[in-house]
Amino acid sequence: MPELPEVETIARGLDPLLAGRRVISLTVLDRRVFPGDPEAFRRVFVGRAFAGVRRRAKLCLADMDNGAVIAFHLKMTGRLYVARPAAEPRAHLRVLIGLDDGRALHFDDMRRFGSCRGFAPGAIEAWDFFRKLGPEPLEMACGQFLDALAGRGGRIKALLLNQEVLAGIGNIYADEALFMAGIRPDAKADRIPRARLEALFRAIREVLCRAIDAGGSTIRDYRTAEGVEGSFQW
DNA sequence: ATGGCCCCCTGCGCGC
DNA sequence: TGCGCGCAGGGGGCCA
Repeated sequence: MPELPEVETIARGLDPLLAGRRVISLTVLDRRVFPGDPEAFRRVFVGRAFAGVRRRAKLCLADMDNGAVIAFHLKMTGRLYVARPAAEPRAHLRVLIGLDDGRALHFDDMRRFGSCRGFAPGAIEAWDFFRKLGPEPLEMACGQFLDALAGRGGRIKALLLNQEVLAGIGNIYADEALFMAGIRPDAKADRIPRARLEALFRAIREVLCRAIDAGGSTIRDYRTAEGVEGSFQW
């Protein structure tokens, strides 16, 4: 159930592993999780080096040195990790990206809810879903948050889950933040006192930041525990 | 703008 | 005990 903090953790973990690495192959084992034409994407992707990995909303985005982007949405059961050369693929491996150091980026998704999309340089801006994403909760001011909810008569939880209002919050963190702020999930946004909404804003930040911190430590523990230098999974 | 419904898919739990 | 059916579960798309 990766939401903002989990995807942030994944992106931070993958970034140092992928940055500078060159892609030597793209293997789509299941076309259903790769909307679009793999061959067309291969032409702008294979042979390029990763510039870095970042998060936007619940998307994990890998930027290439030519501006191409590959976007992963993990949904419920998706996993994204760098596998060692000899590692046995998991049962539900869907996309495999071969790297120039012999390792590979694996996108694994048991239920195929997740997806993986490739974009030619500049093309991601034309992706409707991407373009419509609202502001990042951790990068906005409280006033902006209040503005986003102003005049909204819908249920507060539905609005928090709406990625066009706020980007990256899912079921778990919406519930947690609302509970912390003492707001019922079905309360109409425009009937919630301003002070309560300010408390909600603080709760969202706290819940997300705490989860990101926890994720980071989990990864460090995992790495040391496994002793697998350079491998990563959340 | 809002809410309701459906779908994505598969492991698991329940009932017989 | 074994089998098969039905549903959970996050998130997004579509429709009214």
